[in-house]
Amino acid sequence: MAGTIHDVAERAGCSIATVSRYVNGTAPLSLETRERIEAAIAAIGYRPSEIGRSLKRQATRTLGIIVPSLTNPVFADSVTGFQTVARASGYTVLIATSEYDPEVEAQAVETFLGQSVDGLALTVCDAMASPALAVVDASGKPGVLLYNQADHASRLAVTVDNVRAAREMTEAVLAKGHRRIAFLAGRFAASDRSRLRYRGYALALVEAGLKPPPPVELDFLDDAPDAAIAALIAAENRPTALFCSNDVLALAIIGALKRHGAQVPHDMSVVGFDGIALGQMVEPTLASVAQPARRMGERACTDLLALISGAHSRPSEFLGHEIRLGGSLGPAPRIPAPIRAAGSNPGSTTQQESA
Amino acid sequence: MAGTIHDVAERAGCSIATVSRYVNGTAPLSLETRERIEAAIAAIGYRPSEIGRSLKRQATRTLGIIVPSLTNPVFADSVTGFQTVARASGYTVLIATSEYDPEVEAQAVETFLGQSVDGLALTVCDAMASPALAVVDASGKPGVLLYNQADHASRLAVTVDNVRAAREMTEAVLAKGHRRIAFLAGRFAASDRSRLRYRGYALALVEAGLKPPPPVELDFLDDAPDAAIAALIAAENRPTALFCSNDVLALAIIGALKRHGAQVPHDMSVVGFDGIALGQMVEPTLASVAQPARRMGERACTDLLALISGAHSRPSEFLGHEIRLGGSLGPAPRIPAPIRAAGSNPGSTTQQESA
DNA sequence: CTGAAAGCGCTTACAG
DNA sequence: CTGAAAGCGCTTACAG
Repeated sequence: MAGTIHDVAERAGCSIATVSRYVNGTAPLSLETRERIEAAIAAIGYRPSEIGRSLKRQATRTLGIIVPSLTNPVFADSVTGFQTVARASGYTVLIATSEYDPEVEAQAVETFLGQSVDGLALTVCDAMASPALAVVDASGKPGVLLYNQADHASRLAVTVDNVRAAREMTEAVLAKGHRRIAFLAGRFAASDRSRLRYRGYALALVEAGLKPPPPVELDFLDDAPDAAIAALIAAENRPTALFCSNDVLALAIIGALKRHGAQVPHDMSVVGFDGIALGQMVEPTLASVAQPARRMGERACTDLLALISGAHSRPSEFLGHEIRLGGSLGPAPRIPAPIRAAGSNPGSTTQQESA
Repeated sequence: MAGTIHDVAERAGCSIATVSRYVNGTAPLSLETRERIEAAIAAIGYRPSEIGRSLKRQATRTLGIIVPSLTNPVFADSVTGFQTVARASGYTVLIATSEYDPEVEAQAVETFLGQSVDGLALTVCDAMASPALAVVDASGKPGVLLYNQADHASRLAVTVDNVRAAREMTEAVLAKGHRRIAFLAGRFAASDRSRLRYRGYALALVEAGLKPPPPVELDFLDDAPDAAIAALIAAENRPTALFCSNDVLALAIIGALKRHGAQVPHDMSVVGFDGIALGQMVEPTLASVAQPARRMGERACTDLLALISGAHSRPSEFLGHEIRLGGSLGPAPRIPAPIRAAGSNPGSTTQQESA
């Protein structure tokens, strides 16, 4: 179908250069030629080939973005924001997910570079030791970090201050009277954000004269949350509050707690990080450190586009976060009440048959 | 950096044809040339340009996928599945979201066609009247539908049987003794799936000798769920069960119900459609019609790839769904208990300050 | 085993 | 206002 610029030129009785000028509005044309070209284009159903254009222009108007997963709304939202800005600027975006694997990240960068993207945005596992980032740097293509904090001064990074945010949230939890606060993380090793958040959490505890326990790592597979919760509840000096390194984890943990007969926040408080929309839909609402995910994606794209246009890379500033208190964070129980075993909780009807 | 095939050839002291053959392993080469080319490639950091390749080959090894939004996990998951298969087959994928706007859908198709994708997968608002689909067809490029049911016999569509699935779920609700069941939909007009599901719901009601009320449409903006819930609860003959056209809506509705002091499923049952993972994390777990989202994306890609390789388009069959009962669906209350006004619900601590 | 040459679809000086 | 020609980075007959 389609047809090329040659077909249009032939049909319109002019040169391909003239057709090109018509399509791009790059030079004044006589009314007559204009009309003939217009008719030819309509008849043929001509659509300029971006790949022909790209080859000549040495620019593809294409951007690549790599995130750990699309399943976590915090990344899906940022991708959406990124895409919105890209589209508005006439750019197409290539998306890849790494599933939290640094090798896959690097591979995705290779692929994107092969496709000659004009720039890349990436959320990597660990910005300080990222093969993907090394490939980007070696290529000389503009790149911005999203959610990761910069690995060096001249790197553009769109992120909140994870340490500070986690510290503030921990202070909010402490302010509710909690003294035994555990930190739970999924894939701790695979996320520099988790580690930074743990640091902020630990700082707040130390400042309050408490000794921060090591993070509880969850595998995020199968019934990991349930197993972890069972252990936590059984513990002698069980925590009264849980700081989860992200909201999806927090939601899973709350579900597990309820299944084990613990009431949130009465028996145990839970706070998360990210501020995903679903956290506001559930009851109790999820206390969380809200990041402006969508706006972060938009910002990453704006910054990347600026870089592509040759802007100088100013040192990046942290974006603002918001400590969002919610129903899942309650006052610390004076004396931890015994938690009735799972099943004996009258409020929860757990019918899980399937037809 | 990069450098082109010419740079490699020059450095290796051979022709670009030989370099090409080396890179593609497309002809036997003498050990010596092989080594020289290898060294040259390493020295230069050469990476073949897909755009040069594509132009010559008249194929880009690129696929486009268009979904309404990445924010709904059901779409994010299908995109992930699609991507997995594409990647494994050496294809790169372009993603666009339509935000449920048919014009945007068509625009996205135009863009992808301009990028010369080898095929497209799309979830459109309404397959029966889709400008996007018309553009795909006119282009002659292979295309498959995802979540939409086929608009005609020879269209490849990866979807469950929405009517049947919704009917079965409604029967399950009826089996719990419910007689007043309302159907809630977000963007009813913008989703043929919602309409098909409503049809299945209506069929089941009629079969049970009940008169199906018209669907309740929600705008999905601001506090639409809360307003709708307030109206539903206030209604004289208020429903005892709500069939929500998708899980995200169902979760939002459950949250709204709780805020209004209604207990799920004690006062009102809620069922959804999609079977998103989060529905299983919350308590009570969400009763839903589970679709294999990720596998559907994988299947769409497999089918599309087959089409691209010239396979004949066999008539598509429905994928299997699963009626997943869950805590949110309980027996119908004998006598609807009065629902206490919001705030008087002792169990829910709703502290929504923000720092 | 290797090379010269054509051509994929475009844009853009250079001329006129 | 318009055209002929070069060239963007590749692959692939055609020769040898």
